[in-house]
Amino acid sequence: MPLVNDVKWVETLTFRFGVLGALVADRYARALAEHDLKPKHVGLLSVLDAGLGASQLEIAKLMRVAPSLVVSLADHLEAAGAVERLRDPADRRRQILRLTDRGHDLLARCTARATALDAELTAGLTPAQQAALGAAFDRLAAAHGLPLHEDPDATPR
Amino acid sequence: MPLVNDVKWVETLTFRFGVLGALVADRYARALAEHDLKPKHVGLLSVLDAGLGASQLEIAKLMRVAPSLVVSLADHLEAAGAVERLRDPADRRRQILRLTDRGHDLLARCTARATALDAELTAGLTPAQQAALGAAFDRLAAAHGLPLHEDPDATPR
DNA sequence: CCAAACCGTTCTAGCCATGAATGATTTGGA
DNA sequence: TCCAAATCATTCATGGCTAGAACGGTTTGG
Repeated sequence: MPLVNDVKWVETLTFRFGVLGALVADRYARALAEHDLKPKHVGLLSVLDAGLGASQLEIAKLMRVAPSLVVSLADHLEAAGAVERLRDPADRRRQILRLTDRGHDLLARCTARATALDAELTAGLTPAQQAALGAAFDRLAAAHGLPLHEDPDATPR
Repeated sequence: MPLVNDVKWVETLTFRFGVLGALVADRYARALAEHDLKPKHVGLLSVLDAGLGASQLEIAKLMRVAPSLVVSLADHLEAAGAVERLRDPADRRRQILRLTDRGHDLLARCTARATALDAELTAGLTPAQQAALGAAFDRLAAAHGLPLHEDPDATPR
């Protein structure tokens, strides 16, 4: 395959997602440390808030992590008083995770923090660019079957 | 602070960067496994290709990783014949890393692979949306002082 | 009624990345 | 000129995060 591709690696979306994603993740992780949480903890909280995940196994599938990881995440959140475990009376193998008031409050705080980071991150963008970015992300998430995304309106034509 | 923020966590850019970034990183990592490389290896290759990083310490700063990690990355790439280490004659403490022909070739292959992934990823987007996404990424990278980015033209006004 | 499947949990192991300690080399000031 | 401090690369020990195997309790279907 002697055909040469003159696109530089740096110009690739894949690369940019990598560096920017790392930047955003790092900032977010540091902001969350204030509440003694990791990003995945918030992920779990949001799944519960959305009313998804009747069992821990389903949550694991939604979050695309190992079931055993959900256990430790839930342990931590339970110890923090953010969630409570209830045996499913219909199937006593299952644990039903429920957000406590404190859990809702915690999620709200984390969301507010993330929103502040968003503003900081996109400070150099015009409102139009910000909107375009958000719309593109929505489409990408929908196109790749990610959970927890809002269905983007079929605006373009 | 009784003031309630009604933005949902899912609607946050921070969240979307997290999930999409993970998706992209995972795909890319799996594609790279074919060449027995990790994303950071390609990061190092691209730094060298750009002519940056006179010493391993500078490379570590550019890549924002620990100097000791650069050692192991370079070890692997050297074993693969992609880079060679040369003692800097002017300062014999320094190792100068240089891309071999095989290194250039490897980087080109990885870039081509990433470009293919880009196309796959953005298949659901209109060309205008793709362009907007790329432009937004450029601005973000520039605004946050990331290395290896093209300086976006000062088009807006 | 029992074997197979299922759920949550614990425990072990692997990978990636960091930070401290080391040896070689250079530098700047007395 | 000479020596202490700084610098660079390297090695080693450590920690965090995650997956996977193994296990007990529970349900299901033949």
